[in-house]
Amino acid sequence: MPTLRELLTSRLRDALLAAGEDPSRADVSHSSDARFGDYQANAAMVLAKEKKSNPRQLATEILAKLDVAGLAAAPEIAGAGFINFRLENSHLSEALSRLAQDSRLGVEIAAKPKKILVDFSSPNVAKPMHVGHIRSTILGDCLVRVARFLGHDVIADNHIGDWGTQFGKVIYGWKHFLNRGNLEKDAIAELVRLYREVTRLEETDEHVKLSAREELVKLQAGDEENLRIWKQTVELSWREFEKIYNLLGVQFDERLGESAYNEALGPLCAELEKRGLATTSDGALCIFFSGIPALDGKPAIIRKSDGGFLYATTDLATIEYRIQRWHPDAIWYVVGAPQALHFQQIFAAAKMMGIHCELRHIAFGSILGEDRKIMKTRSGENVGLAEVLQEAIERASRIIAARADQLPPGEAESTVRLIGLGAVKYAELSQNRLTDYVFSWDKLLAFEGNTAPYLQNAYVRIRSIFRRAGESANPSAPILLNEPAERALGLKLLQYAETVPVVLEEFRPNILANYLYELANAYHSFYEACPVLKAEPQMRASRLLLSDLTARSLAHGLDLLGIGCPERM
RNA sequence: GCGCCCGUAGCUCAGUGGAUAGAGCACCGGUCUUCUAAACCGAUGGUCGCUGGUUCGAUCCCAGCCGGGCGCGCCA
Repeated sequence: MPTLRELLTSRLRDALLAAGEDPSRADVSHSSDARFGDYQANAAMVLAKEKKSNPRQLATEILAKLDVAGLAAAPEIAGAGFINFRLENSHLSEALSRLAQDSRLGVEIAAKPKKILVDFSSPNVAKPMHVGHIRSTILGDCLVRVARFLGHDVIADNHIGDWGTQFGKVIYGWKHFLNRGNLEKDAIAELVRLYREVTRLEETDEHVKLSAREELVKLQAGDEENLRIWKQTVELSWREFEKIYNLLGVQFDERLGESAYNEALGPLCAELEKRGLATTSDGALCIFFSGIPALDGKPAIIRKSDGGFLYATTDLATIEYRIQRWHPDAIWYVVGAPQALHFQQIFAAAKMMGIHCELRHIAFGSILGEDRKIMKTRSGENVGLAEVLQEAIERASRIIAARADQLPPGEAESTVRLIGLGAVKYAELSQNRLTDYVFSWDKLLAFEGNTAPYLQNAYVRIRSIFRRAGESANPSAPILLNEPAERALGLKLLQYAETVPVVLEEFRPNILANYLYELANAYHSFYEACPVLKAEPQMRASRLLLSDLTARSLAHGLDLLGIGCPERM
């Protein structure tokens, strides 16, 4: 079903055509202020500017051709030449009735479904996931969910950092200082301990430094023992990661680490060199981008002068593999903004190699420490992701325990998780992904105001009404929109379908989060102003249906954000 | 030095070439014997970093400056 915005745009387009104006200017947007109606069009001002004519005069001419019968009241011209629309309640009611019958809540499947590979989360083996991984994991998972709902074929791919120079130290440490007991209790903590221990020793002991390097070389040469140790660190780390993914409800279709592409790196370099795309400079094999001003003088090194390969090499090999394995139309990389240059380089290189797949870096801002610098694992001040989730659950638990209404036995644990983890996810998803922010427990774990619990609470209130109603909503009950709060809620509900697809236009889940906040806000106001159960039968049926639609929209939207809804809280 | 991002209320952040720039938190005042007060209603609070330019209209676009973050050949 077409959205309200599409309906108005279509009518305006017809009017512009009839008036001999450019129909591509028929953009209709939400009104900036409810006093100006529900939707507004700036077409007259834009067109008048192009023709250097009077915008209000032009608006009058457009209005003469504009037929919104059955949809909105007669549009008004206001201000410098705005055309304001106020939708008719009869139309809103009918549209809501159709919405009640629609299992997709009015959201259309994408016009051109694509096959999309989403590369996100990407933790490093032998290191704990820290708050920095939260953004990639939560953002990536949300984009996967939204893309799937819109009908795209999505592959969620976790490109694990399982191959790198850190393994020299880890293996050396494993052989000399491993504590099996620690390993069984908390594998990653033990691996980190080994890494730190070796790093510390290297500072004063040249022999340790050389030995660690030696272990790395042996690993890369396929030494059996080192490979065995390496494999164990990968599996042990993955088990820890899985605990977090299970807690967060994040799933992957593919989990190929950097090591999977190892064999391809040498041949790839040889091929690029042969084709003249890469050249040797100061002993290193580089791809130069002379044709691209932004990358002029910024080559990507794909083979070090000592023969070793780099991040860029692996990423290029990964693209090649993914293309031949999955044939995707697009690959999305959900990776921090500091790596923007790296992705510019490998995307340009991929193009030079003849790859035409749409490649996108979905960047996000950094999480900063108290000093406003990026939180780095090295500095030791970083907060572990597991710790954040644990704290979220504990805070939710304390708040629930303090409330008068006790939850039924068996329900408390899952409710606490939905609330605590929801709060963390929402804090992340509700802000612009490019914004840097200073890590704050209180912000991440806020439960009041514009937070997930606020949205969940609206849902819970509705569920409570239905428990007491003793009946479910009747989808064919006529919708009445007499009270302002009812009308505002109804309008908001109809705008869900306009909102969801916009998330993928610029990869911004915060647009959906903001919408859901406004929806919950509209419901809370409705809840105060409009009694449901005590209303006269017709009104009661209407309000029950509005409540049910709200619950469905909230639950659905929150699910797209990866957040669940408890029945009580 | 070059490049990218950012500067909006006391704090944390939305926002957009359009109408009187919005939320949350904090602060102040009201609402629970009535569907869950994690809520609602209201008040206070801004020179949208500074200076120019383009435009009927700029917080948004352009230029310069100030302040902050990040990146820029052998880490990932």
